[in-house]
Amino acid sequence: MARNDQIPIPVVRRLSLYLRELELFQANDRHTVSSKDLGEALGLSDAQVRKDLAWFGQFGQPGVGYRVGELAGRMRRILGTDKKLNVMLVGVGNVGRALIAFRGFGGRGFDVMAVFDKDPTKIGTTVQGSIPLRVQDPAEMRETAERHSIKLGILAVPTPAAQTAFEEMVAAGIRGVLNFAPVALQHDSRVAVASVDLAVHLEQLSFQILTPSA
Amino acid sequence: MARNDQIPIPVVRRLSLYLRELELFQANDRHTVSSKDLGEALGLSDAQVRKDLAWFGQFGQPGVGYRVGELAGRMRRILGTDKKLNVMLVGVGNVGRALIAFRGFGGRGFDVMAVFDKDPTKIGTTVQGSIPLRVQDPAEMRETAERHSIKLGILAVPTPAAQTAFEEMVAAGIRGVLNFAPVALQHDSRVAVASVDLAVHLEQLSFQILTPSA
DNA sequence: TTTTGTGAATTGCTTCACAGCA
DNA sequence: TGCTGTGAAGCAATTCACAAAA
Repeated sequence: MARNDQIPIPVVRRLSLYLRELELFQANDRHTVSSKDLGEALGLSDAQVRKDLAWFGQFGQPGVGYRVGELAGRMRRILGTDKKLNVMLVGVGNVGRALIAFRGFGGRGFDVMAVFDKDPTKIGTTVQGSIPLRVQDPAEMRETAERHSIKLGILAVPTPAAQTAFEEMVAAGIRGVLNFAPVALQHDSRVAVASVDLAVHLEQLSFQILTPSA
Repeated sequence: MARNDQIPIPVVRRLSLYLRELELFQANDRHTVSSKDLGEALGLSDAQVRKDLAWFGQFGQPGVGYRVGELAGRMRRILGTDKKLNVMLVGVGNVGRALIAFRGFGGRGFDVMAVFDKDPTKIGTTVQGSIPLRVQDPAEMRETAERHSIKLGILAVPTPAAQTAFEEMVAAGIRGVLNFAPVALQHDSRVAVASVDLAVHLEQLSFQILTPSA
């Protein structure tokens, strides 16, 4: 399968999941894994797993499977997480503080290196993540982003402030934003946006349990 | 379009987003909205919006558009959020506490009515949400779920405890689980599962900004 | 004129099925 | 034998394009 075609979005979504499973296999000292193993762990068919991986080259051995360590390394390189990636956080409310305290992504290549909030009573205070961070004025955003080569940001401000804060981030050079505000951010294709909306997820579940087969 | 066919998952995902936008239009005193308006707000084509809505009946007026209030009401009924839905939260760590403090979904029809944690030092303490809630022993889960007719749960325990806690929830009668642990929960089709994994989302963004066109 | 609702065309994704390698 | 990689087939979702309604 051609590496130069556009990679389908569903494939990219599953890529991260494959990596997560591979790290689990690795932790359990498994050295090889078949498309069937990976598929079962994630509720996918073996054919799907092979087709997905085929987008990025051929790294399986017929009769054996995939070498866990090698495949994980390749996936990290594809996703860009083989090197540490610095991240900024905008908005130090409940959600923001929980995200900093939650160390779940440090081990996966992401480091929160700067936090911003426009509330003057918060600026200058310290929040505890993997390292203590001073809450900065959004006016410093551009300079800080450049100094730490930050290209990714997490947006966790109240809904009415989201679009404006988002635009500040883009102006500061941020290229990808993970948005926690329940609003569709207006943006062009120079920025990637992913959104997490609690209510939306719960609504999906509500619909699914309401509907006979799903 | 037939109402009895299985509704595609992508359609269901967008349904929630339509509702969110409709509520915004409603707050701005707009009474009608066209498929073009809705599409622009969400980055979708007008044809897509119409096709999606067609799954649930015909409620637009040619030359005019859709009546905002009526459509929002219909969508809530479809999603099951026209009535308040009770939700339980399992795991009162950083993530769990942030989710309770975050009032973002109370206004959308969901109420956290019970919280559980297996840590004995937490059981019996009170956490502050829209109402104060006593942290309960997971042993009480089934009985509490029945008393409050809770069918939806949020899982926010540490990764190694996730699968077990999940199974407790299912045994207690929970039919839909929103999972915050970075692990694929093994489950059959009697339960609906949705997952939010910070690292996965950040990896998506990293990939997108690494790839020329996306 | 504006905008819906919808068949038809198209594009995209997944599953099938099997040749070929270890 | 066990498992990959991949064309071909099948299925699903999106876009097109236009008749009909307000």
